[in-house]
Amino acid sequence: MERIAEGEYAVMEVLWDEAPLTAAEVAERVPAERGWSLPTVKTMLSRLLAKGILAHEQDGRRYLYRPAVAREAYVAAESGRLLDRMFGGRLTPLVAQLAASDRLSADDIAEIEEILKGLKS
Amino acid sequence: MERIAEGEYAVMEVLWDEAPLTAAEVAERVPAERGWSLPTVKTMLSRLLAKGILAHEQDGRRYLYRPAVAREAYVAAESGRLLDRMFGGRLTPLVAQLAASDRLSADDIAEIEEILKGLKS
DNA sequence: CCTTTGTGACTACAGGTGTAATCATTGAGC
DNA sequence: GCTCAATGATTACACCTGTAGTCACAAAGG
Repeated sequence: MERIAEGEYAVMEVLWDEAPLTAAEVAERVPAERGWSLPTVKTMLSRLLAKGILAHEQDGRRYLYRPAVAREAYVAAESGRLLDRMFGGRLTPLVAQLAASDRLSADDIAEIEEILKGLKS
Repeated sequence: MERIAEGEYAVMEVLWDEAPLTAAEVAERVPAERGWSLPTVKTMLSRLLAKGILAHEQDGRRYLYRPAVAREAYVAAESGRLLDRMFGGRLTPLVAQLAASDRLSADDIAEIEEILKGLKS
């Protein structure tokens, strides 16, 4: 699966949230902090189309865009890449790392234990 | 902290493993699969210096390079970035995601449970 | 002393990315 | 029917990255 660049990801977030949308609708929904013009959003859409991350269907003289890759699939691939690169593909050191950096609340710990319990059965 | 590009990361791995080293020594130790020439490695070193990820000290007419950023610090920052971007900063969904994609062995699960147990006390 | 060679500095260049302007077309309103 | 506005397509451009080549210099060996 092709990588999604940082900016492109913002566009995908919109479409994973709601689809199909026209280019203008996507532009409206992109977080305002980005400060993107409509042309910029259209460039993103074209590149995502070219990468096969998006699909489009004709709607009159416009396109409606929709994700061609599920969010879960992409996120899984991307997480796997990080894991491979930094932790030799193992989740344990990642958890250890994040645990050590205080990113885990008591609730998180309980929740993760629940997930793991579910896996064992 | 500045990002480290994919290729640059390979150089950092070498220096996190053993430092200080000369440019030539780094080049020798970079994984052969990369097929990098010495000039390529030198470019990486310069860029990492410019980014402040590496430091160098004069040694005769050469430099000795050493990390200016600890591996743990970088890995923590990078993991945090992925977490923020894809999981709203929460580890739980990441674990759930990886669990669902069969990346967890029984041993992994046991180990993570150990880590979590340690955190609670 | 002169030549070779190791070394850092500088330059190169294509492809990806962030950010957009411009152009051509066409449906819609007057 | 004609003009305008919306829309996709094309082009632009600077910066980062992967991958090197070239240059100048200085230490070392003969």
